[in-house]
Amino acid sequence: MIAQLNDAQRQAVTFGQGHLLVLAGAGSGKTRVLTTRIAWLIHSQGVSPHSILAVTFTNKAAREMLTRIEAILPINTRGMWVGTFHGLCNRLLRFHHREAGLEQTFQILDSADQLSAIRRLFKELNYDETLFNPRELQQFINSQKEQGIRPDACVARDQREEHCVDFYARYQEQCEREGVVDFAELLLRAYELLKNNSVLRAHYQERFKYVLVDEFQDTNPLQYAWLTLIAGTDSNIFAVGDDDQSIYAFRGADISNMFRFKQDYAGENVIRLEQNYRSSGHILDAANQLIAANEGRLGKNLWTDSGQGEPIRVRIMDTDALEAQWVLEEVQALLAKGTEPQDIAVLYRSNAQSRVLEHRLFTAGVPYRVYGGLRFFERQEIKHVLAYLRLVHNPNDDTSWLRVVNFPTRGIGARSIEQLSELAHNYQCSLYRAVPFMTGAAANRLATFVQLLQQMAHAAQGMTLPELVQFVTKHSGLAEYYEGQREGQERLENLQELVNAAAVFVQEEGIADHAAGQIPVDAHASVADPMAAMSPLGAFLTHASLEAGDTQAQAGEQAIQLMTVHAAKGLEFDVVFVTGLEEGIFPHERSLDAEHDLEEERRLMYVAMTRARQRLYLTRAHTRMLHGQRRYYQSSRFIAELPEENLHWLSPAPAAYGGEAGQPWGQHLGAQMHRWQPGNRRAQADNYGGSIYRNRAVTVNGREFRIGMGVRHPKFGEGTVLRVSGEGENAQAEIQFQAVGKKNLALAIAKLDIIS
DNA sequence: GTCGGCTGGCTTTTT
DNA sequence: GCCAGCCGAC
Repeated sequence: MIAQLNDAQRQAVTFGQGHLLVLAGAGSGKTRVLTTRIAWLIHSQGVSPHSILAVTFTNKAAREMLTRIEAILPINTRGMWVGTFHGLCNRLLRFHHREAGLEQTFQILDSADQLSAIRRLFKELNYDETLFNPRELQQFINSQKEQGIRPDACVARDQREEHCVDFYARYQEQCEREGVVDFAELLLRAYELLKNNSVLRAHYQERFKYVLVDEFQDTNPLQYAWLTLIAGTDSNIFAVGDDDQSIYAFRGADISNMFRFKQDYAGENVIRLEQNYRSSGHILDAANQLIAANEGRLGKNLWTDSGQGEPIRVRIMDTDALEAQWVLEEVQALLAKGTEPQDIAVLYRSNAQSRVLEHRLFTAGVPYRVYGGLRFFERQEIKHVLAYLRLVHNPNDDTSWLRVVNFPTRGIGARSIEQLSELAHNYQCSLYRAVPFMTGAAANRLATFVQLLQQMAHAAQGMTLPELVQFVTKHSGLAEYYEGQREGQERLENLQELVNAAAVFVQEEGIADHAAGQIPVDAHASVADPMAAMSPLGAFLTHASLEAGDTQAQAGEQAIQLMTVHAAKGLEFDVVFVTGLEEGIFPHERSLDAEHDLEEERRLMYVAMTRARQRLYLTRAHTRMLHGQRRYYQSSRFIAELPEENLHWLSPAPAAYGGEAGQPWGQHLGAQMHRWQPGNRRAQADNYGGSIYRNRAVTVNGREFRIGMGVRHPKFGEGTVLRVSGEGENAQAEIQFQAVGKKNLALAIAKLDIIS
């Protein structure tokens, strides 16, 4: 089992008692170490699967872990708790719903559900739309919850935040009233459950002697607290992560958890997995050099014994369209030489960049697949059916009620809903329960809708889950509605797919025979699995909320892979193109102002580069269409940060760094400027003077120097302003010169010409 | 209640 | 350039 591991891997796998931090570099066999350790604990140390808790971030990672453990050890993994933070918290809360103050049937709101719940409350409370918007409030609420802060513990720094806190409190009341739980709430509730209930806490701390965490760098403060709580004082925490691949700070992930864990738990117990089994030497050397520019890393250097391989190919084109064209040609050449399309990935910083690429690939007839976008359970038609199913499960679910009460239309308009809401408000009840208080014509229509729901609920008692889904699809009128739509065919297919998904679900859960709406009779005997104590329908709805469906390729699909760098994390390809390497695109313009944001962008670049096994391409364009405007961009600093010896310049006349000095882009710029005037000049002025580089300029002798500006020095040649500081006589700038690298210059003295 | 036109806004998104 | 959300017209 451990014979094929390298020394560091073996050390990690066979680490004894205590806490351990494993710094697992990209491609260093992280998953293998995790799964082998679990197998080793059970097989060689006689540890019971029962005392193992393994946490991941994605369902996919959790599944993969289980599959791989089962491949090593022919044991039943049932007793183990392996899952996502959210999945495991859900399990805890279903088990102990009473202690957690929840109905056992509580529903989970995904992000979209949460937003619509917030919108609804927002309208009801008549919030000032010029001061707040629902999205901001959603962010506020989630970020509070991710820090473990309840409304009463919030500290508002100003009046505006006071309103946010107030809204948070009202939102929470609404959730309680409706028996729904959002993603962050799953974690916070589970955390509070353990924190406030010493008996339960003792039970789980006693049980889980081995706690293993994957992608530790992505944990948020609440997850950290949850882990420490469930581990208690006697358990062994095995945390695997890579601070250099932390790219989810914007979602609350806190990289400092790694430092904290080292301080609080691991101490000197840190193992680095630095041998890389994925990429060639040139790629790793360049990636190492790049990431070294970040400060406060835990420190790590990837190496390989499989040779230098090919240098990184760098190509600069005039426009984004030509960049796409060139990628296409390169892809075609690779395909002609026998590379499989699915082994080629084209990466970009933001989704908007995919359009041009898609256009070229599509026109040329090269099969491609774009990742991202809506997933199966997030599709409109699917959410509609799920809303009916949720109402069958719990008719007091107002979010679902509002979603489908008039879809397909059945003459229940905004006026009627308003009336109903008012009644519900007055009687402090759900919309469903408010129906009998209605009068007039709308009352009849609403009563008919209630009858429909009751008919469905009745059906649920006598049908299996797939049958029920089919029944609801038909009797809700959704099937007929989409049949009548011009673009409805695909949606109809998805509805059928939902029936299939239900069938697969009951198969896998071993509940095929139960009626969808009934709680199994032997439910209470089932201590191992709280989900088994739910009706098949309830379990399916939970499944639909926690697992939005795969965005990953089906195996065997023959297509070029297009995705954002974020989406590429954890994947690898023989050939990788990283496109759009421009200052303002990658690094993104919104990240230029703060050093910690820039460092995250650099980590993102690091992730992008380390996806490549054999060949890595970096491309950039001088100008790009963005937000409907043609804009001019400087080269990404990340290209400049790579060692020249690992690069192979494919653009005309490469020179020292930029590859552009020989055929200066100064001339290019002139040409482009000429071609796109005046719109282009205006766009540029907006770029540098406007929102992007705000507060990033100094004025010296009446001339303004801004970050991102192109300048020319009589001796050093052309360069780009990276940083500015000081005032007047003391003003300084750090400038990246193409020929001689970075220089700090006093702006009052240096003879600089501004060229762009 | 539905459709069409207008305006504004715009990174990334495991659960 | 594209999409979502809103508003006004039918």
